[in-house]
Amino acid sequence: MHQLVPARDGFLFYVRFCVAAVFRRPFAASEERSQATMIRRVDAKERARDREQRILEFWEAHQVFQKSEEIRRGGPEFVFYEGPPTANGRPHSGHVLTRVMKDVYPRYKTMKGYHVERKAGWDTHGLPVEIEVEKKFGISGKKQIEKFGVERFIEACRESVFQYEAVWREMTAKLGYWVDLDHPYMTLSDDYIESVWYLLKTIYDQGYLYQGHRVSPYCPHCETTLSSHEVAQGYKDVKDLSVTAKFRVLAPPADVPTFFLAWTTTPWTLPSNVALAVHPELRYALIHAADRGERYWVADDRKAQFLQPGDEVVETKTGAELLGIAYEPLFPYVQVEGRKHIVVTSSHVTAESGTGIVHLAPAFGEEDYRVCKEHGVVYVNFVDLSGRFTPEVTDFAGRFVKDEETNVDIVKHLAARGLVYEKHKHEHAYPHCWRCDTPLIYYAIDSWFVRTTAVKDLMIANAKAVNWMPEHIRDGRFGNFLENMVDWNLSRSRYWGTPLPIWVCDQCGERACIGSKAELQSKAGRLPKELHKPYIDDITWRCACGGTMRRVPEVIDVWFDSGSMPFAQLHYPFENQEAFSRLFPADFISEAVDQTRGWFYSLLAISTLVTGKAPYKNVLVLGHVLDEQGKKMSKSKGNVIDPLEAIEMHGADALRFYFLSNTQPWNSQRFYHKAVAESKAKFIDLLQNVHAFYALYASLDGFAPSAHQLPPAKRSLMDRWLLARLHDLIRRVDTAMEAYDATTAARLLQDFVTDLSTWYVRRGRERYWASGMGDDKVAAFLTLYEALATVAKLAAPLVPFIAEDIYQNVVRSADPHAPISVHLCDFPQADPSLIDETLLAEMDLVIRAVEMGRYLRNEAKIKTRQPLSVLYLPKDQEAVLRKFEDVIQDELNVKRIEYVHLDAIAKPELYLNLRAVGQAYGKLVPVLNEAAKRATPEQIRAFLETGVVELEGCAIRADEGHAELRYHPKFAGVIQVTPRGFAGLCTELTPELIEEGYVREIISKMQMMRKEVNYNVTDRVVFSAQGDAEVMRILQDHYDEIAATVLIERLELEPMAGDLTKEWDVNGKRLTLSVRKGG
RNA sequence: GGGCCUAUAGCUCAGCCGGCUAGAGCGCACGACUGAUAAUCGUGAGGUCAGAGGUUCGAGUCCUCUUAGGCCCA
Repeated sequence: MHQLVPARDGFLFYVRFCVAAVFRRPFAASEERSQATMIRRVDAKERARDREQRILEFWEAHQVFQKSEEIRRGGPEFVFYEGPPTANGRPHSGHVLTRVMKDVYPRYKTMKGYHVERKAGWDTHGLPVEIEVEKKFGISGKKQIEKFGVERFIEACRESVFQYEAVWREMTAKLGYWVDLDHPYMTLSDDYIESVWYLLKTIYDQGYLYQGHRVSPYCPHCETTLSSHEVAQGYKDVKDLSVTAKFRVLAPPADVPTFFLAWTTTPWTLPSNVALAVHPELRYALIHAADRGERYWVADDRKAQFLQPGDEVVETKTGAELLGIAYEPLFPYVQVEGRKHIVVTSSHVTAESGTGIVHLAPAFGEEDYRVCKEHGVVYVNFVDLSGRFTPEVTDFAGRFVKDEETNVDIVKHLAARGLVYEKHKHEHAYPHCWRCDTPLIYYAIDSWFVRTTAVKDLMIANAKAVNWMPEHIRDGRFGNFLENMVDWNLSRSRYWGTPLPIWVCDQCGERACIGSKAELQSKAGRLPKELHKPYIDDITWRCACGGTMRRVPEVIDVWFDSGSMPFAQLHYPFENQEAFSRLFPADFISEAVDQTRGWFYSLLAISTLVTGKAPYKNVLVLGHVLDEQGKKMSKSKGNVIDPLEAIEMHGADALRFYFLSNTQPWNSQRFYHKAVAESKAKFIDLLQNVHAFYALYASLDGFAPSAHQLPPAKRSLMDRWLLARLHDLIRRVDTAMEAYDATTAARLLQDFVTDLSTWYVRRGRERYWASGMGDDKVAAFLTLYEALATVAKLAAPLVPFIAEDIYQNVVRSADPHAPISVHLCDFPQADPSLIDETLLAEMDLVIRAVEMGRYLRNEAKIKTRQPLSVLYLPKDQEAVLRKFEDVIQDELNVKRIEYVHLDAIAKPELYLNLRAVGQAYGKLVPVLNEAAKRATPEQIRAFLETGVVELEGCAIRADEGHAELRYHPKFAGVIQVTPRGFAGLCTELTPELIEEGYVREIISKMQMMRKEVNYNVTDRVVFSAQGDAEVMRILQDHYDEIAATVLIERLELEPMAGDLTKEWDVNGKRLTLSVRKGG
């Protein structure tokens, strides 16, 4: 570009020129304007971010996003659901990947004629929000929240939720993610909550909403349950007292005292023991302990731990055979009637630690709770919400269960009665509250559940019908999860969430589930200020029994909020019934793989419960974005890349293209600046370079594509090849995008742009600077125009900014009637008649011949600027190669090409690999080597055809690496032979060739000087030259040719003061050149 | 502890239904080109296809086990 700028006007002028061009030329072209505008020259070095900002302003000014939706109204619907992010944290790199994928397919479908609505959404409720607020006000735990004031707390949550919305908006916009952020759905709105209530009531009416217990990690100090994520933060290695307790069998087979042994690291759960669990298929051994005179049941696999010398195994049984055996309780506290203190079976028991027999206390373990429930064993809970024993535990009432002393005393109590087999301090990782450091306990609290297990089969069937990408999610991660489904624990004992709409009578226990505001109004006679706590909890009414209906205190799991979005984003069924029938189910959703048990599940569960159908048809599951070392990005490691910073540095197109082309999106992938920069250089910059090239010459010539008609049949082979390549590309990209495979589409585009730039344009450059406007030049311009215009459209969904830039400058400047944005265009359609497969294959042959030729020049160390006389190519490829003779000749700078048989130009020789032959035949090597040199043509042909030849009675084998054929040229030059062909290059230099080499050398030096001083390509100049007599003679003898190429007006032989003077080494001879502009 | 995924050149990735001597880009070294030029072209070095078994005429590819990493869940 720099040579375009007159040196004296300098860079600032150039910048002003560009800026003016940007704002006046293509974008000023309003819809009414019918005159074609001039194409704008492109600054290939423009910062990507500046270019993209320009495009963003253009989209904004012309409402392109809105129009892209409007113009497709009435077309087939492509339904996209936005999984709502939370705006109370900054977006990270993973969100970039998600947003790119969510953008690409809707853009593509829009261009294919589909109508796509893209409603943004915000996930606003949940514990993370509450924790942020707790931090802000320096409070912690439910007691302090109550003291702080629930109303004040809720208000603070509401404010905190949109804290980072502006950053999200900025990231979304700069990334080019088209989504309607002005009309988003928000889970905190009353409309949204009301829809969620409707769904809950629908579920309730089917009898699928029930109350039960749930065992959760629980902090007895904060009096709250913790999520698994919180638990994972607080593991610490601690030493706890562990005990192997003896449970006496009530009806021993002999009168020897017999016990089940069970090991626990939480002695405080033993007072609540109600059963023992064994694995039904495991073998258990009954050990007779000789010295104690007692017998113990333990898993057969564990018996070595318990056998003392002299002991013996008297019996073995399977776990199933032990089922139902009753034992004497360790403590007398469990008074409730029912099945208790018996052996039950469960497949979760293992023989990998302890005794292979597990003590069960249903309130303090999830498995314990489940197994007891399955076997109909009684439920007891002797620990209160503050972690202290209840009065039933008479010996330890009021004592904190996690105190070491309490546990020691419990063990002592047992030991005193002979019920301890063994005890020791056991070191293990135990979870602690990340807030207050209190050891957590697993603790059963009242919870509400959705009976998802009731529709398990339907959910599985629905999930199977979905197109999961990658496919293995369907039967793998997601399929397994559904197979092991448990009821959905819906309630949370928290504040900031959708209130569970269940009211219970404080007298008779009557229940009501409310499914709308109208229903609440009719029951209670009034509505709260809003549907959140604490306001909603003020709404009560009189029960038929005379008691008061009060709402249960819980809010619901935020996953139910987001899973409700197909309904609640439309405030269905209270509004938009028509829209809902149009926008359900989704054709396409995409989120990261961690949403398998999150959003993918909650959407499916709610939709299946309410409609019986799957809520989505195609799900693209994304992998995680990792740092350069393949580690998870986290603030503490300091390896986080801020997406906005990355966009600032490389531009959104580069980021988008990196994520699209790097790997299939479900693989986890690394993300770092260098990788993005590379992606930018290999595709975005290359494409922009081609654009700049076209713009430069099209503007110089005032080329107007619409003014010319030239059917492909009348264009050069090179043009027809590019068009074949282009239409083949259209077909492949379309197929890939249709299959949600943007990765393949991106790679195909990249390969095409590489070919376009490094072969078609590079090979055809001089066609564009030919004088006049002959047919060949028109063909070159038209073909490049069509390629750029088509690539812009094909690439528009992937890299929307540069695609728009090219479209505006190349297409819109030429055709004022074209749609105002590339994103309003139809996706290109391949013309099969242009896809000439033969031509594509032939060009491969040509490129291979050229590559061999370049290799030979390299081998011979003769620079390309030195013309050579002859290139030999295979006779059997003559028909093809002859068609491209000018291309090959020009690329390799040879005077002519001869098509010959290999025999005619080369002599094959058998060349022994002495090392291999030595290993095989030892000291015969010298003899064999002589024989090889004397090998007859028959012997050589035998080796060539069969891979083996006999020399002096020894088999010389190609597959053993004994020998290879080497070809010696029969002419003065070099040769390369490959299985697919050969090339020979005559390196003999005649005086004429040498002289011509000098001419090219001189021209090259002069062009370099023109460029160095930034002359315009069309400026005429004056050169002065002095130096070696031979060079000077050649310069003068070929003056006309040189002057025409370098645009020399006059040659001075005396030294001259010019803009630049340089001393050159021209093939070893001295030449001093000065240059100045002509007049 | 369970489930799922991944493992191919120094790095990032292709490699179809099992079938030529396992490829590309980047990086590195060397050379070329020079009217797109902070661009471009070529050559070279660099591989125990994570490891071990198995199926097969033939395995990077299919099966089993092991190892390492990632994710989800306990």
